[in-house]
Amino acid sequence: MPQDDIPPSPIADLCRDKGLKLTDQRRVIAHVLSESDDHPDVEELYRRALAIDPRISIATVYRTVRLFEEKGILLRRDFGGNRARYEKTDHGNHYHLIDAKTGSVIEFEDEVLEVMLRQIAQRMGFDLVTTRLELFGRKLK
Amino acid sequence: MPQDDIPPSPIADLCRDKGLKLTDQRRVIAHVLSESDDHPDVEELYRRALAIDPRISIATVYRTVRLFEEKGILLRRDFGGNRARYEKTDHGNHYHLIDAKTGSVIEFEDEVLEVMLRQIAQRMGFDLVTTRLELFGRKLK
DNA sequence: TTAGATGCAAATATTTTGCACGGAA
DNA sequence: TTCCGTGCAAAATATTTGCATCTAA
Repeated sequence: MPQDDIPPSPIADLCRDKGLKLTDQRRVIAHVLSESDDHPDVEELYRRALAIDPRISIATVYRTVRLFEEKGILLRRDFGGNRARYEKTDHGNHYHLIDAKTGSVIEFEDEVLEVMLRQIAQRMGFDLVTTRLELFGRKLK
Repeated sequence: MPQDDIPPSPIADLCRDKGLKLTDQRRVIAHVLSESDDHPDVEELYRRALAIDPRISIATVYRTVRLFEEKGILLRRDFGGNRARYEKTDHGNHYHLIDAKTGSVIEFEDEVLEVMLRQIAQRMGFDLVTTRLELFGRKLK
């Protein structure tokens, strides 16, 4: 019983581009991810996916995020908690500033920084693929 | 039966400074950490500690790294594997370049970068406490 | 003496996997 | 039709915890 009220999503398009088989489950997960601008963990993704279509198991969510990460569709993040959290790659190149007190996450971009990081990698003989940058700070009064 | 051939170590000193009770186990773990310039996970720390003194359990290693992390003696790292890895805080401010193919980790420092990061945090109203930066790159031919 | 640390094993938490079945291409 | 994906439950991994005992201060 296919779920046909799942709208097309940018991430589902990416799946097609990469030659992945588009099952209903992947369509749902892709949709959920496309709608998410935060950093959900697998449990949370599972919850959001279930709300759309109950015919999905957590094993599939685990398999799918792993697949998507390999394909470069998702980035795995570690914000200090114990579980992995994910975000879209197409979300743009950005970094995180984390309030050391509250744990709240602020995203930011910085082109100058980006260029500098690329140069640093270059200088060490590497072509920069991905960056993971988290600044932990205390709020100024 | 205390183990008295464990030499004093910088990290053991830190423990004393922070008012932590210095048990034989902590002394051994502190020593192991002081000697380590890599990024061992708990399993590896346990192995190294066991080689020095067999009277230690993995539960204690878990408890100790958690305590040391809270006290700012250790930093927890995530290099993409499934387990947490640790390094000394007093190791100096540095960043990581990870070979996307082999997973090998290269450490580097960069004062200009450091200043820039501090400014970025400042600009967003934060006083920079800690930075976590990992560059994933592909080796240039 | 006493609050806190440890070992052990059991409990949790997180993630992966074997297998039979189902569905996309 | 033919792989490949999925659900389920069991297994594997990783980490935490209850409790009796021990020990640094």
